[in-house]
Amino acid sequence: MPRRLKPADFLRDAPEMARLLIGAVLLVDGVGGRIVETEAYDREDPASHSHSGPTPRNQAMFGPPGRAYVYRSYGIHWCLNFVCREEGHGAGVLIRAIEPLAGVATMIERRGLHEPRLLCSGPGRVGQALAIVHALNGHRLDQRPFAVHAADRDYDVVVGPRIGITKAADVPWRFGMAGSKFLSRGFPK
DNA sequence: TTGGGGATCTTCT
DNA sequence: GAAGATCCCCAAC
Repeated sequence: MPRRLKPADFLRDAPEMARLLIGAVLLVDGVGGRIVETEAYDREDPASHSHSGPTPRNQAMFGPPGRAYVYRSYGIHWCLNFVCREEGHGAGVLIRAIEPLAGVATMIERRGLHEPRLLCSGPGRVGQALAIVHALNGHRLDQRPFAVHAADRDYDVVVGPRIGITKAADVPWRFGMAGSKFLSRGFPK
């Protein structure tokens, strides 16, 4: 079993961290799988929640690295980020898609779907399938219910522009596992 | 296969 | 008052 990531492993800038997390395994209470899609956000980035400085909503992004930043998306979904870089900077990685490996029956029940490809292919879907709730905001990623294991080998990574944003829409800070069938959508050639 | 609308909440203008 | 790091369902092509 590959080693678990600890807070010191998150002392990197957001794009580097986002790429490194492709192939890592995320479990929440034993439910989860392999991360196949991420996006990087940074304080200098106009599309980031942290761009305008700390607020009650985004304070976890300015806390210690190696913790979760959980936010409500479109008033409905809970989305999960990993805080990275140094404390106080406001950098993070959005977990956009996972290949389901563990606790698949639980995910099927939570999602109300049985199609494996649709269980975790999108940030809101990941939140629902892994039971991400706001109580996990600011929670350490190396302590229960979280467990993050480093990638077991090198994976080919594809890069492209981020999804669903209007500012800095051309910045290529979206990362995906090449050839994965569990991406939220394809990458442009 | 593509496109529009609804659900629902926080932040900022 | 509007927009947003989204998803789902239905209608129309």
